[in-house]
Amino acid sequence: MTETDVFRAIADPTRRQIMTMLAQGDLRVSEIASQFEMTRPAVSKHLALLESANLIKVERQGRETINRLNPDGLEPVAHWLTIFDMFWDDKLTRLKRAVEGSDD
Amino acid sequence: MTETDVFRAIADPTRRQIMTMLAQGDLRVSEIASQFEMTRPAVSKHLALLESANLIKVERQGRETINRLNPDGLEPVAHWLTIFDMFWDDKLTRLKRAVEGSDD
DNA sequence: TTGACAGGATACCTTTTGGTTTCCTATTAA
DNA sequence: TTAATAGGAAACCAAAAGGTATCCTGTCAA
Repeated sequence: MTETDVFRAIADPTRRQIMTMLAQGDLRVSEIASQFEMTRPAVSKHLALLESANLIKVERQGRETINRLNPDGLEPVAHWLTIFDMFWDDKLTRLKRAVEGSDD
Repeated sequence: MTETDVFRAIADPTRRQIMTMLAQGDLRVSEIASQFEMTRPAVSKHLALLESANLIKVERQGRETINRLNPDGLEPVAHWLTIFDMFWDDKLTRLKRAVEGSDD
């Protein structure tokens, strides 16, 4: 199970769309595939990648496979963004400091 | 500069690292390149991609090129994440609704 | 108990990505 | 005024990504 990078997983628009679909509720593989132009194996690959990135949970039930969103898997992204949240909040402070004293 | 470009831009670890470097302050191309194992042209390509994704601003000054972070370019990512913020907040509500009325 | 269905596995193809080397131009410093 | 420096541009390459067709297995329903 080569743990896939979360950032790579959400880079693909199809996978992001799958995630928003799953935000509405759990879906079987073929239910998801029917929403796209591409073939089912292609969608299956996207689902496998989302699972390995910990963004969905997959559960086999008889002959069907239920895909469930795991929004907690997005935490690394949210966390990374906070670096720049700080930057945003601190923008004026930084600017002021730069103007007032050039040699830090 | 579509939304996809931003997600694709931050998919690469080198580019994310460049962004965190630029969060500390503006840098010239060679200053950035010196921090990586790869060659300068490789870093230049990453910078070009970051610029086209609106994540940095590039300004030529004489023979040097200043790279400045543009954190606002991350807005599409922050915005997309809110879809799942809602999901998190709303988890119990959704569960209740699913239990109470199965046939929509 | 057999036929249809859901979906995983594999092999293969094309395009994109991330990297290299090499070369060129503009600018600055000696 | 010339040598060194910063960095863009182009050609090229290997690997990874996204897709296809095809096949196979387990499960359910008639």
